[in-house]
Amino acid sequence: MGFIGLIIYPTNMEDYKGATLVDWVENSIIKDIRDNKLSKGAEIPNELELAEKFDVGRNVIRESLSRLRMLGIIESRKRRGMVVAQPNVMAAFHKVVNPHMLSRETIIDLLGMRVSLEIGSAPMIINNVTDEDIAALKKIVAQERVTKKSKVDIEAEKAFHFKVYEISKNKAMLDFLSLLLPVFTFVYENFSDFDRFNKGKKEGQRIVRHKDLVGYLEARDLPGYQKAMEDHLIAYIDFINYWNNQESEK
Amino acid sequence: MGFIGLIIYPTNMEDYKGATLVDWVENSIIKDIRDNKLSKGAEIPNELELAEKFDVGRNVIRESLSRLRMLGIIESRKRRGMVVAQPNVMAAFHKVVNPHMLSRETIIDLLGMRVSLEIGSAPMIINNVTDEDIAALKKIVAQERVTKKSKVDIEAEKAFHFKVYEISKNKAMLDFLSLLLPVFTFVYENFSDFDRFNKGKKEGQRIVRHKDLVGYLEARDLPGYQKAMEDHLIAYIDFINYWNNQESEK
DNA sequence: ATTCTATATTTGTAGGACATATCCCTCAAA
DNA sequence: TTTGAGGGATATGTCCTACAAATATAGAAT
Repeated sequence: MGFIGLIIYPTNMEDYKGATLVDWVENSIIKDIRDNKLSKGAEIPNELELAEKFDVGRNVIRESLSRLRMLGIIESRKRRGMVVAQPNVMAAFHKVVNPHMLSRETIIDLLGMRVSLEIGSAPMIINNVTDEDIAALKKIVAQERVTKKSKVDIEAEKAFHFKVYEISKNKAMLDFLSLLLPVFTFVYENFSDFDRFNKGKKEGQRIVRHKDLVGYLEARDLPGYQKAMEDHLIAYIDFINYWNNQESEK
Repeated sequence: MGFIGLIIYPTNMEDYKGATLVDWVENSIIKDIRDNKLSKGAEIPNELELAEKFDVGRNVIRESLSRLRMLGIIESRKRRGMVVAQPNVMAAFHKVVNPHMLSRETIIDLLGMRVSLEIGSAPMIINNVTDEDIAALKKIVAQERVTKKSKVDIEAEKAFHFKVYEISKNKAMLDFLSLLLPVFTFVYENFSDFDRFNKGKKEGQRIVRHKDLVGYLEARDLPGYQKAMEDHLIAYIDFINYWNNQESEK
């Protein structure tokens, strides 16, 4: 008969005063799916039934469901009705990650996540890397255009790191980081205070290039690779730390 | 006069055959905001104008906008109209991260991201950590209930790592990881093949407890902390690598 | 100039109508 | 019995009209 467990009104509809009916219905359904531990394939009542249960117009129901459909939480087909689906967790990211729309703080947060993921995934990268991967990385490195100091070949940069993400075999991470690559280009081009971290080299700081990273990978040297990646990304780390120190002084 | 740059039909509406008008409109507006580099506060034409431009019913426009509203891409008020907003990048995550709904593969991917973030954020953690943070962590550690071997006090576990995330000062990461904590509980309780990585200790493998991590933090020992965190999370890393190796054999 | 009031505008909600796709059943033909 | 054609039923997709609710703006009153 195709029933979701029970569609229950939120315990406290008060929480939704000020908000719209659509918000209320949306959250109620999400909560219901969660509470009833519904998984892929579970059927959801049709729009008219829901409209009756929530005592709202079909419009409101449709808007709510439209949101869930976008997130991949449900799927719907004519006549067949609606069922719970298996969402791509990163899908919504693609829509909101737009550097012009995000705050500077958020962009720096994303930068921090990128750096962390790249450094922290080293144990998985070393576990997974194959000789073919090494060869592919070497090829990318060989094709890097030689440019001025402190200016990188952005396309090659993206290609290299994208390949590294692939080696992790972590699709969610690959998705997340690939999506973020344009954000880093944005930082390069728009954050004027990033420049000095990018150009200025600290005393005693080694410069780690992609070529060097490949070397550590080839040797399956986990601590070496990890430290090298840290040094490779040192400009970002310094920038983030500088920002944090500045913020905490306020 | 409050106009979005230009609402342009997608170059190839063909891409949307099979999809609904709502999908088409939604993506067109997102694309438009991107292409015109609109940022917070930019005004968007009202629903009737959009309906006319896209030559669709107001319903379709409303469903599309409802989706953007949910993501925080736009905000709307009666009479005032709609404006571009500054979304919380992680907002949509809260809705889709539900272990019962996600595939096993995705959950393991998220596990991998968590591990990576925790290890990779060490440089920022060490930079930010204060004596007060250390004290707070010590307090959490002191309150950990003593339980059987290989059984952890999940609440204390969450409290400890949540505090660590806070030290990173990375709100997006804090949001992301906090949201993921219930997923790890789910892995504990539902992934039977995780158990043996959790219980079994490899030869020569040291056991790193929260207490030990705090020690490295207190000493501001970056390599020490990073390596200790890696060892602390070794069960997850082994589990992920085991899974990856198994998958690649197929 | 300030305050108050009315009006206009825009989003939020309701409900009816029809289009469209597709499952399902029936019935005829092989 | 099996297969296939056809039609009815059902649920989503789209359009439309009407009205409620909120609020910015203009105009009137002080």
